[in-house]
Amino acid sequence: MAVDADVLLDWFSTHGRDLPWREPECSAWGVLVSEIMLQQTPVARVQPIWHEWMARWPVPSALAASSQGEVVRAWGKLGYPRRALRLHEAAGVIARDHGDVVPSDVDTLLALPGIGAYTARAVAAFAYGLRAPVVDTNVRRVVARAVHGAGDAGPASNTRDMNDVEALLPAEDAPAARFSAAIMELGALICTARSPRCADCPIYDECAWQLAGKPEYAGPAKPVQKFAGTDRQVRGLLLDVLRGSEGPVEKARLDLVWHDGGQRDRCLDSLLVDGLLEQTSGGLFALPGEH
DNA sequence: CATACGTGGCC
DNA sequence: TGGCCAAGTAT
Repeated sequence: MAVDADVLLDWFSTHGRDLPWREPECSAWGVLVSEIMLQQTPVARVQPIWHEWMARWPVPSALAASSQGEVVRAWGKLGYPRRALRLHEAAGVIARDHGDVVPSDVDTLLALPGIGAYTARAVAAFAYGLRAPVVDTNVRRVVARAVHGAGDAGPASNTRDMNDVEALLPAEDAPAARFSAAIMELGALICTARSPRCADCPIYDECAWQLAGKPEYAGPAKPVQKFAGTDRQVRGLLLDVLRGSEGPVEKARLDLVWHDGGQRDRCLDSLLVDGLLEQTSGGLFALPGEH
């Protein structure tokens, strides 16, 4: 067996981080909020915002009662602000249709906006202690190395990846849920993308990659995400003006953030389409609901 | 299946 | 300096 569950669980007990959303008293809502915030955003940047949200919006109905604009503003610079809008919408559904209780059933979770294959199972496992294959980028990398002996994970394949993890999971709910947290943590702390710390790895002796002599990753190169000069950058600049402003602003104010007028207007339009901005009757621009 | 979608830190 | 990377989802 390429990943000994008992060994991994022991390692997690002594080396796992004490993250606030892992505290036993953390609510399922707290777990859900953390999972959404952690999508593509590092733990260090999520922590302070997560604490603010838990204090301000301790239950889904509290978040749902706030305006979209307040939520986008409180999202700050975590990035991908559509996540904030989707979480706000999900909170409304949970409050209205699920008695203000975050669902534990994977299919019910999948039906909520912003919750996909990873997050649905992460909530089932981490908030409710259920057995579900939780596959994120960390887990995919650990499996690629420890199980398949490859230098890194190739392109994601949801079905195949979940089957791989399913095969490693302990049979019972509680150990399986803890295993899921542990294997993610191993990928985050030890089996990292760059410079893996194999000397500190609890499953080094059974790791297929190590046993194969740590061959270089041979798969297709991952597409590099450009940022400078892209619409993503311009959208970010535009939205940041509104986050830093008390109320609606004139278009002239937004025109200052980017030189290319065509791109600027295209991005402004896409933000309106996404519902991240709204135009007032007076032609000003505002965060949704803040006018 | 590929691509769009923020932001910032690290080597 | 600039590419790479960070608990993905929706289309």
